Amino acid sequence: MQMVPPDFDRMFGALADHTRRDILRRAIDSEEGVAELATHYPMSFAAVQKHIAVLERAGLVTKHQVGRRKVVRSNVEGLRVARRLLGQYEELWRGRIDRMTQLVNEYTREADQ
Amino acid sequence: MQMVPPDFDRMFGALADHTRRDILRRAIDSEEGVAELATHYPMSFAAVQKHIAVLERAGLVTKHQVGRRKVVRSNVEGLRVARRLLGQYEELWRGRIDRMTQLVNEYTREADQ
DNA sequence: ACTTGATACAACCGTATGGTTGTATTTCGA
DNA sequence: TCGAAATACAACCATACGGTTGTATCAAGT
Repeated sequence: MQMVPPDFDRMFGALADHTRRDILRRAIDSEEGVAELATHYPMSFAAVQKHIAVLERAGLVTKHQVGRRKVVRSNVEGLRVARRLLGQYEELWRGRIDRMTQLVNEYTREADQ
Repeated sequence: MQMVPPDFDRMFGALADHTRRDILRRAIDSEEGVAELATHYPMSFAAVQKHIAVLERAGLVTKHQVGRRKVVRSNVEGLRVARRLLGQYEELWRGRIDRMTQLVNEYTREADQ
């Protein structure tokens, strides 16, 4: 299994569409084929097919042959990678707050003396 | 302060660009004006301006007049909202795993009797 | 008041994106 | 083996996106 580096442009790009997020949600808690998924949306089969392809390229879902159809499964690891990046940004923020707090503390201690 | 419902299309769309993620990162741990930010990227001032506008519409940064320029500040709450959604998807996944595990348990218990 | 620095915004251009329809290709069931 | 179901893919269209240049606004400093 080849571990490609996460492509955040594709990941967030894939998540930036309501239909695709809904497909992802469905893929998370059930196993439907492309045609079944397509029935849920007011657009052509081919359009849904393309959305699934986008999610697949982003590493958020995979397709598996089951009988005569292909079942779409979510790839949680992809979600984790994306969430982790956002977490890092928030961590960066915390770090900055800490630095500021420390500066203020040093300053007030100096003023105390 | 008016609390608008989060627009995930815009949020993830804003995050789906390397330059914008970098601007966000910079906005998180320093305070730079639009012009200063623009110096870091191999593109025109106007292009960077547009990227910042996208981040702003997505609720990920805000602009504040400071002296004669406008400083770009990150809005961590926006990041949190986005990360939380991803967390909910992962939670959904855990829920499904739990249901499957329980099914298996009930099945094997039945077989035990 | 005038100049200058910093930002905003409009118009334009090429390419990507989200949708469509139509035509293969594959695989199961009779 | 043949028909039909499920999927894939190409061609096309309208609109959005990321970039450009040019012009306008707006606040500071002299």
